[in-house]
Amino acid sequence: MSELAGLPKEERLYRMRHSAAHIMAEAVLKLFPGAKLGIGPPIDTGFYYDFDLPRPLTPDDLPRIEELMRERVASDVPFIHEEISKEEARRLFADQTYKLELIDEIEGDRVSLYRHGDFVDLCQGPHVERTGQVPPFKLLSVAGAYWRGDERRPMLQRIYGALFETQEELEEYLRRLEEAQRRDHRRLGRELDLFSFHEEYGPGLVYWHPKGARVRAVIEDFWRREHFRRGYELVYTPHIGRATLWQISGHLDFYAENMYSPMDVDGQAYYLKPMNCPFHIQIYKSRVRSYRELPIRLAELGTVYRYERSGVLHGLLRVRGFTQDDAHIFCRPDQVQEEIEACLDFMLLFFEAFGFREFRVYLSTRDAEGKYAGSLEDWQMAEATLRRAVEDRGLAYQVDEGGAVFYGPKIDVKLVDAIGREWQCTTVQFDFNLPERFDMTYVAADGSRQRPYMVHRAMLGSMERFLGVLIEHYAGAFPLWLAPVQAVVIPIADRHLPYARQVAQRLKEADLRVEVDDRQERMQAKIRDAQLQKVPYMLIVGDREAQAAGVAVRLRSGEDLGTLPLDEVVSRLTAESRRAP
RNA sequence: GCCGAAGUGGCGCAAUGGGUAGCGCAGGCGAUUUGUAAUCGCCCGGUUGCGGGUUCGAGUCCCGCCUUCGGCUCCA
Repeated sequence: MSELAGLPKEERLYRMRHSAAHIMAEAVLKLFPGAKLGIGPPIDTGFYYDFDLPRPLTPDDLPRIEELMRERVASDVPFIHEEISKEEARRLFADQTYKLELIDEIEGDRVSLYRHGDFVDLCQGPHVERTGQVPPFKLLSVAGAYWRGDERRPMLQRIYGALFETQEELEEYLRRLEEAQRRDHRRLGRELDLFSFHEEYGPGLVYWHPKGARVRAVIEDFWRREHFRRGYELVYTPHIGRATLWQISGHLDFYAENMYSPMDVDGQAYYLKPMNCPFHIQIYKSRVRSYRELPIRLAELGTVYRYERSGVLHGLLRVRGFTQDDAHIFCRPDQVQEEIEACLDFMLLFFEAFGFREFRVYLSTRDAEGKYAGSLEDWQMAEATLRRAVEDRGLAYQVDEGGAVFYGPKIDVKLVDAIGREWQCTTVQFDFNLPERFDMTYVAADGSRQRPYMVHRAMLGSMERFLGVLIEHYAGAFPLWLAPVQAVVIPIADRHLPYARQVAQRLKEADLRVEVDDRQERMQAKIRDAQLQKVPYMLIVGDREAQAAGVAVRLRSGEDLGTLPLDEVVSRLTAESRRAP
């Protein structure tokens, strides 16, 4: 009985993946004797290792590397742990420049090594006991990665591998990758006619088609209604503003690289807005504010433009022009806890409404090294406030030490997509900077001028990103309340067309989104197309239905409900399209 | 921005070692009037991302640029 079997699964996988990384490094060294090694850690689904190689790897190299790895696993040699002095280590890794750099950073004067066969790596471990304990794996891809994640350092070649304890789990994972491709919102966006990009006229700029716009409008209507219910006021602000505004806000100092070049208006420089905050502040400052009217919550579906580096654009999930579901809350210190908590509850309502179960909460705290606005007491208070709000809701969270922006700490919430990637959507941020910069005040009970607290928050993040994640989440099969076309009426022959239109009219009058498929096609073809369009309800009408004042109801799932009276169909769809509480 | 790969009609793909750019779907027209995932026929549609170069001849080779994809860094 090996020690390995007694460990928790997570720990076993950690060791297996880490060991596979070593075995891969050995194989690569065999194929490229001069290769320089970076680092090779385990990750959630397997492992990777970074290499500095004399030539770019091609996908054809992976099977050869895999082959060598399998031989090593079959040979079942032991992993041996050693500790040597740094001096010796420097000699051992004399031609491994990256390892030398790592050795220099290790504290103390001894370093840990792991050896298997003739291969030895600088490594803290732990590993499996023998190479034969490495379970099924598969090398997936080659990609570039900066040494130490620093874009000023050399670009290494990273090989990713998947590794699971059993062949079944590995295959399940590979299936999931395929499934993710099937759900890719870029593909579904085209197939379902939701949106498009026109790269020749500007990458990263979204064109919303009628169907995509319908889904978006449904979400926006829902969003507005819920905001009004929670004491937010809706505002609209300009898309451009004079340079002086961005100077005061600090954007020209801290955010210029994400802003587009200014345009000239009557000899003045105007910038396209990358954020809405300075505008909302102007609304706050448009008159003297009393402590009695706080909190003031100003919300806007605000369209912003940011320069994103070309390599980062990704469908709807990362674009250059997008609409944030933004709001700024200006409040007194004694109100801020309640406001933050309300934001979290609000967020949970949205996640519930859209069926998101999986998300991760991050609390980003002050970067003690860097510059920051506000006093240490302010920060401690703000961080405590955020922490308490998250904990009170029983949300599991991770602390991102030093992850805060210079103006304040924040809570970020990331939705997890179909292949486990995380997308930041919700954000709730304290701001100690802008109220100061814009000299915002309110008149307190004692007549003194006080500085309000400011909270930035977005619930969905941006309409673009949220829709992208949502499309993948539902694989394009939106629930009835969101579906761009909720029902399609399918006449069997031309003579049923008038009745089909009557049916559609009835549904329209009930505010349902319905279309009649009046093409000269066979019913089967119409059903197929409706299926591919993921329309929730197919209402088929022929002689029998016209006679009975009913419709034959087919669901997207393929289920046939038989012929139902039209009234019943209308009430059924109306009830179902009312969003779940 | 960086590393790698790729770019052929709206979409998905073909085009042996450079030798006249094809197919399916979609679209148009016509026939068919059909009972739960594709009716048949005909037709239209591309200066092969853009700009240079090599060659008698370039979708195929070379250079530059643009864009996309997979990552890295960054982010709503």
